[in-house]
Amino acid sequence: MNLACEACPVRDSAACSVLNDDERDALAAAGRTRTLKRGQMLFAAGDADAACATLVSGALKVCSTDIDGNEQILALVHPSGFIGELFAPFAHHDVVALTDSQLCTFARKDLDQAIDHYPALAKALLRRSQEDLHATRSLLELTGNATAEARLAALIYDFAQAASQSPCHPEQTFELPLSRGEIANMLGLTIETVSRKLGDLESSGAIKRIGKRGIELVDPAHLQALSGRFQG
Amino acid sequence: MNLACEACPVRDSAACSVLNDDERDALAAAGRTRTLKRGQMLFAAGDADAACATLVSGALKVCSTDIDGNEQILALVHPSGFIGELFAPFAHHDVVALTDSQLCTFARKDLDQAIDHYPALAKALLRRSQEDLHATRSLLELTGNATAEARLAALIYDFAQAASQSPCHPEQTFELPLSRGEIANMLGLTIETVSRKLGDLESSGAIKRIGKRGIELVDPAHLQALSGRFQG
DNA sequence: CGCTCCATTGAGTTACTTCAAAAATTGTGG
DNA sequence: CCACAATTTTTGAAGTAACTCAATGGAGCG
Repeated sequence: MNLACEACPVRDSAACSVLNDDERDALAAAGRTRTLKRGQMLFAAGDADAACATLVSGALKVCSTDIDGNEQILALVHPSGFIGELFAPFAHHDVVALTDSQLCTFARKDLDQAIDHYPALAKALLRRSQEDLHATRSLLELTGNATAEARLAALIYDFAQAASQSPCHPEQTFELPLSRGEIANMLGLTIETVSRKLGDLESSGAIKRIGKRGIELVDPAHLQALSGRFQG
Repeated sequence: MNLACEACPVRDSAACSVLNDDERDALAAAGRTRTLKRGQMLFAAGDADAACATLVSGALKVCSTDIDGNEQILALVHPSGFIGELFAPFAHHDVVALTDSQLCTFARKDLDQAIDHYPALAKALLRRSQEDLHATRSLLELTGNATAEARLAALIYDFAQAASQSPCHPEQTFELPLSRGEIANMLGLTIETVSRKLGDLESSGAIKRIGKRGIELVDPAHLQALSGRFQG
């Protein structure tokens, strides 16, 4: 068995987990591991034949840049997440590492062949794609009508859940993966508003700020209520 | 060959177009056609085992309803589009007909089997899913930062392109598929703002309103410039 | 220490919303 | 076919949440 795969932290959760050992070895032979430093770009919008990749560790952001140079974050990618537009001739968005990250990358044509050879892989990628679609629609719901405070509350709650190992139970204390500016352009707000509303959330007793990026959930139920969501 | 398929207007563009005649017949045997009147619901958020469907004619909206009963449109579905969350136990969103529509529906388990039997189908659905993902991210970009006028300009331009047969060339005259209220809650605005900004677009000479829902593109280039988009 | 980067705080402005009413369009029954 | 009610759209005036501009306050680093 491929050594890298054997030790891979996402071997049981990434798309390739649906393959058997032989199939996985064959796919691994076509791929290569890559590391990105924080802030480094995997590919940029407009790149032809942008690689596809499974994120092994770290975190990525998918973002666009408008005419005035303002960045907007469209999605976050967590370990075992998949990146890659298999059918578009050019990448639509930038993909940048939020923290130092490890990836398992594939040339598009190799992945395309793998999909044809291993039907289970196509199904696994379809599943991931639909999950990504749902995540994007959730963000769209959030930025559509909610107040600044509700957006922030929902984002913090989501991060708390992502930081937790057990699903559906938020981590009490964790580090925000994004700077104020990144939070702002993910939620369609300004840095100043994010800072002010974080202060409000703290005053209201929902959270406690610990340093610049640390968050402690003092009153998770209150935070969830402020987010205007039923659950998760 | 299946008679319904033979006459199907989207037989060359829908996901099932990747199947050969025999395969398509087998799939058609598991499916059934269904018509929806304008305003009728295909399924609601929370429904278990919601059906999957290919839209044959008409138009659908995918929308959510928040705690206060406000609807938000997350996506539009055009003919040959596919609807259905194959892997989620419950539907996440409502799906409603915008106009009288014809669909080709499948029980989820039947479609699931078809995916396993016909790998090409899985790949076709993956492609559609990634296109849906891109469309949703485009809407997210639009509602994230743009002004009311830019959102409206972009939406009108998109509708003009959707109404046109030739891709990349907008139709000069067409009917809006949405009411003012639907436009508003797709763009995260109010009815009043939509109405006012439509008036502004008309005053500026970009468009001309014809009745309630008719639009004539007087100056497409100006409209596109107002939308703040490069193209598309 | 001084520099840079990021976050916070303050004051004034604005784009959009809210509330309210008029106008246009559509549907319905006589 | 016309009158009348219902629905949708437009228009107006006032209010507000978030933005912009500007200054201050740490934190990290050479």
